[in-house]
Amino acid sequence: MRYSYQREVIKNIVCSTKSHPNAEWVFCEAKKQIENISLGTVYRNLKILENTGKIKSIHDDNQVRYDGNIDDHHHLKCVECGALIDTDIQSNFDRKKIIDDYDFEPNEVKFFILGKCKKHTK
Amino acid sequence: MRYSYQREVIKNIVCSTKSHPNAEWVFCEAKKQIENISLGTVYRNLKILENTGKIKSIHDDNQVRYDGNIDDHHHLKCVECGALIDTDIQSNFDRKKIIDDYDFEPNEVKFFILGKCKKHTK
DNA sequence: ATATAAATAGTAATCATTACTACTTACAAA
DNA sequence: TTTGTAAGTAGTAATGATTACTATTTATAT
Repeated sequence: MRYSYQREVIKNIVCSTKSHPNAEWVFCEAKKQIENISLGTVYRNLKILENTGKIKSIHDDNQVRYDGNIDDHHHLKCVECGALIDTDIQSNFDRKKIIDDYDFEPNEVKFFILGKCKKHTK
Repeated sequence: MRYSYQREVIKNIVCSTKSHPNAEWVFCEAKKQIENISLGTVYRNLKILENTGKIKSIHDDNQVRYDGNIDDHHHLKCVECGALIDTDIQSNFDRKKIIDDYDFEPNEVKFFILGKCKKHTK
């Protein structure tokens, strides 16, 4: 893969925040560094970075958000403000039961907990 | 809420399948019973049925799918064919840990397991 | 029966994302 | 160090899912 300054900037933006931003936000941040960067470039490079394992994507309702934390982890989502919070909680399920009962080969778990973050608990 | 034949038909379609259909599929089925039903009517009523607890929605990638099974349950998703399969697996997490460590009030878990269904395991 | 507010059909608009195209640039080889 | 070229980009158009709008229809209370 050829070097691209735009891709470098985009990667650094995603990896420098814990806010799990969407493409639009990354685009706005990137414009601060590259005034005429294109939204299409942001979308394309986010996908490339995801496919090469540099970042992860999270499907949140009907938007895609990106995460610079590529370690296995799950999220808490605040239903009030939409914030996603990284956690180290484990998702353990009975692998054998799934194979036996459902004839299904499990591979990966997507898991998040909805609730209210500290800003919104009363 | 006023009675609507369209809403009744839409509800019966969603509650008569385990395929977790999207709005487009429900629309096609509904047209078999009401030739000139409008896609907007389908979207509006799916949302109403969800808000009144008659059906549930599942955000799958960038599409919304609906589920007539309103009992608490989780899904297996086949990465090959996109099939969603209902399960009775439990999602147990350490509620106290989440409150203590993250100052977060958990309310609901969304959880699904990606893998391959029996049609696609070799 | 009639009034009326809610629901509908049909169509236009929106929003996130992807596709297209002419121009630019990284970088390999001369 | 130039130069050829394929990969990458900016800018814009297109797509697909969903929502909004509006004139017409319909459920239902009086």
